[in-house]
Amino acid sequence: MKWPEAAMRASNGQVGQVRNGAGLFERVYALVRQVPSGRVVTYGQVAAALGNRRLARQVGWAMRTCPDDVPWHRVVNGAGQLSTRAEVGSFNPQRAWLEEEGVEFGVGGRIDLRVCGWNGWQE
DNA sequence: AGGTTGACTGGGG
DNA sequence: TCCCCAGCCAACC
Repeated sequence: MKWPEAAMRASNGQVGQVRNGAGLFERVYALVRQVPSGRVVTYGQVAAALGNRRLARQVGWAMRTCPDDVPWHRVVNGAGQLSTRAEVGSFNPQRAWLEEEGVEFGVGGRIDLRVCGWNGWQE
């Protein structure tokens, strides 16, 4: 959709107690860009890193329209499953991409977060 | 200004 | 473990 218009607009809003002078979208992208290949994080983790756990849904909304240099495929839901709607027919590019990076999928298409989950923002 | 929508979560059954 | 449901909150009618 309208990137970067939407991001710009979001930049003057405020999120809970988070003052996003840098722009909510930009903050999300900057965070996601730090996730290393072969590892994944959850929407909730990103939201927590932003300072407000309840922004998980908005993180997902932000992922919908992100720059090409953002590894959006490394963001999954708390159950370790892909919640993307990016799949084309029965083929899910997000899964294929992750498998290329070495991420394993168990039965039901679940990723073991204890193995592939990343946690570099925990201060 | 008010209602609807989610690429979400955590808790309860 | 799985399913359902009530919160959530910015974006978008």
